[in-house]
Amino acid sequence: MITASEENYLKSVFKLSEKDKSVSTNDLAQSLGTTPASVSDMVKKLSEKKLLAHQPYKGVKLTQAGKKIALDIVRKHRLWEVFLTQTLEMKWDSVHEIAEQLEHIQSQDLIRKLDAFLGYPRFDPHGDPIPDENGKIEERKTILLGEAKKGAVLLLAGVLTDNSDFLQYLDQQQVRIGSRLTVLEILPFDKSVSLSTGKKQITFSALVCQQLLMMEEV
Amino acid sequence: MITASEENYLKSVFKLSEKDKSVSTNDLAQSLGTTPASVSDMVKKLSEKKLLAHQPYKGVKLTQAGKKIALDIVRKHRLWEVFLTQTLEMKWDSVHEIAEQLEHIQSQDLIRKLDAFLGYPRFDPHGDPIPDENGKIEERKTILLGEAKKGAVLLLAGVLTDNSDFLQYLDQQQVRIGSRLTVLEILPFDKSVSLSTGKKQITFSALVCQQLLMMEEV
DNA sequence: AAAATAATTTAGGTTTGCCAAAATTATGAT
DNA sequence: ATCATAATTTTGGCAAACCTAAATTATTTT
Ligand SMILES: [Mn+2]
Ligand SMILES: [Mn+2]
Ligand SMILES: [Mn+2]
Ligand SMILES: [Mn+2]
Repeated sequence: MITASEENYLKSVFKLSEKDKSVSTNDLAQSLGTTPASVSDMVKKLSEKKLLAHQPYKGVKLTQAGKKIALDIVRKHRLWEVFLTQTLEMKWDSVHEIAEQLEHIQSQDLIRKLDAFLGYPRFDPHGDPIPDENGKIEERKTILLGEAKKGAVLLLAGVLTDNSDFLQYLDQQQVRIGSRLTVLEILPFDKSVSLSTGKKQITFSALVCQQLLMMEEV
Repeated sequence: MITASEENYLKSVFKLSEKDKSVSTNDLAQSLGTTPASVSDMVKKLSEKKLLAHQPYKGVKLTQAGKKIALDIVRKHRLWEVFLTQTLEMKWDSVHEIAEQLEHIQSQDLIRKLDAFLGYPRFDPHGDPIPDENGKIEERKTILLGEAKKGAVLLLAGVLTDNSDFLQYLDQQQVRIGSRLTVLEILPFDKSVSLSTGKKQITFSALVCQQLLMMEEV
């Protein structure tokens, strides 16, 4: 038996994992909104369960078993987000919080049927890929808008944060997943970028550009 | 803040409440699959929160505030059951367990949108009425099949248990909510009832008949 | 009206997940 | 190499929700 809290820890380790590096106690505490002491407690438990590999004072990595569970939670989270936006027509800035609850509902059958009902979507409303039942994730070649060159024509493939204010702002600018953006100018002073959406012209700060994943037109 | 466990206690009190009678500690323990000692603990807490009115050694009743919460949980449970059967096409014998989890998801907006998406259903897949947002429940005149007279022609309006085996059995007999049943014979020996479904003839034991809510054709 | 039985509450204890403060280990600066 | 700082772990403790066993109160039987 695995608890909702344990699932959240595994999911956070997964999200903070880069390449083969281990995840630090402090980063985990930050990501989970808890304290380093609590993380040490839970890390001990999850290591005993062989879901995390822990090197004291050096951080943790997911084991195979731990990664499997993490991917399953991510899958459920993203499928529910698709359901909330597509089926119930909720806004993309309000679904994350609810999906944080729904991702812990336990029923294989339910998720399989939900997946089928939604038509086996491969990306969630924020452009994040949805792992399949075996934990396989579709890879795409993407760059940050902040790395694009002048004149580039790119599609918005994803956003790197679920922050509600940020998503509402994009909505307001009529920028959403799939939007075609043309880089008109990159200001040397602050690296802010002026763009054409086809309909109008907008400027994004460098900070915003670091959150936008872009891809080539297919 | 109210926990899932507290919600379950309030729901159980609601379900066990008859007329103006109070609900006993033992009955609650039975219904919740826990011990009388645990019930006493929780009853104390919920009384302090003014959600239950407790007379020591005499049982509990819901306060107005407690009833409001209980009805809200029941509403969510039944709406999710409709979603699972109608939208995801799950069987009516498998949705109860999952709805027990989904009923604790916290989001007014979600439930309102789910209700709208489902077309404001008034009954769940087992024929139980769905309270509206104000906790109002639609009343119907129903009788148990066990109380019907020979020759009566009645529609199945609901079932009194979510027991999976029982529901599967009804499915097998092609008896579901809305089925028209004609009482052919009531055996004096064991009060079992033979019926016509229109297509075929079946016999239900007295125990089964005590679980079937019937109503007059509209 | 006692005594026996049943229902309920209380006492004492466990597990899970959390925290603040103290102790330990690692890392960066001198 | 030593010292200072930062990161991590350990210690001791708390609250929620549960349990068993013991004590208390209510109800039924004699
Ligand atoms: Mn999300
Ligand atoms: Mn997402
Ligand atoms: Mn149910
Ligand atoms: Mn039901």
